[in-house]
Amino acid sequence: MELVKIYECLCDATRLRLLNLLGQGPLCVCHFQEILGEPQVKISKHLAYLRIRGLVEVERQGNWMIYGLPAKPTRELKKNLACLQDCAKENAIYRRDLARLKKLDLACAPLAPAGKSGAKCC
Amino acid sequence: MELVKIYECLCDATRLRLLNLLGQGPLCVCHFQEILGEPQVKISKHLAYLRIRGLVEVERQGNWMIYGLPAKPTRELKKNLACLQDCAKENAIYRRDLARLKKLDLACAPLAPAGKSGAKCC
DNA sequence: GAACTATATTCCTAAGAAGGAATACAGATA
DNA sequence: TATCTGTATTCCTTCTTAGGAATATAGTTC
Repeated sequence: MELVKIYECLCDATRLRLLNLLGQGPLCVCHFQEILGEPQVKISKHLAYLRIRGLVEVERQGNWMIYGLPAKPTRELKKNLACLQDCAKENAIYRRDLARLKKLDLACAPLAPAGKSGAKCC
Repeated sequence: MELVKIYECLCDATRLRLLNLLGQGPLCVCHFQEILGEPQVKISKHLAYLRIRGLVEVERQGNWMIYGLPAKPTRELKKNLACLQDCAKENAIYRRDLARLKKLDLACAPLAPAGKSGAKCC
């Protein structure tokens, strides 16, 4: 994975928020919508952008698409994601996103391992 | 300095090469031209892009414009530049640039502290 | 002050990206 | 099969960017 390609993915505020959240584990699209407060198209398109470039991976689970960071990230990606998480700590927006994520985790059924189907997500 | 702005500066191959070289110390435009093998306009415009966004600082020295990394970078910038240098180590292009820089350093008069004027640069 | 050197800026064109509205699609449920 | 839910894609418009050619500018040297 080329370094420039990584930075191209990082140079949009929405994508940074998505990636920051993904640092905590896989999430479905409606979670992102809920936390960022952005329209579905926007979220979905940015996730597609990241997916095409290999910065996230997807897996379908019933109606939901679960996005996560790559299982085997390149060294460069790993380093840059770590750097991002680190920088995000000092920023109000990213911190607020993480706080919202925590709240959702309590309200929603855990999705990553379980999930099968049925339960409403958001 | 906003994180996104930093990444916007990093998402171009030429700018990455410039910043990687600047990790070694300040340089004038003709050095960049020589090392990257790119036309003057291109170099100059990318340096302007970086300057406007605060990723580099300039100082005139006679005919030459000496570009360097900010004397007081923000935390985020410092972290990301460190990450860049680190990643660049593993990449042939950036390594070749640094090698060329070393060669030039032998052939050129040192510019950073001395310099006054007179001597031809490149 | 004329010529020269190093660098910046302007003008233009082509390409890419972001955002929204509308629509398509896949799987689940009734 | 019809409908519903979650998500993706298409179409369109607007904005930003990169790159090159030509030109401008500031400082230097003769």
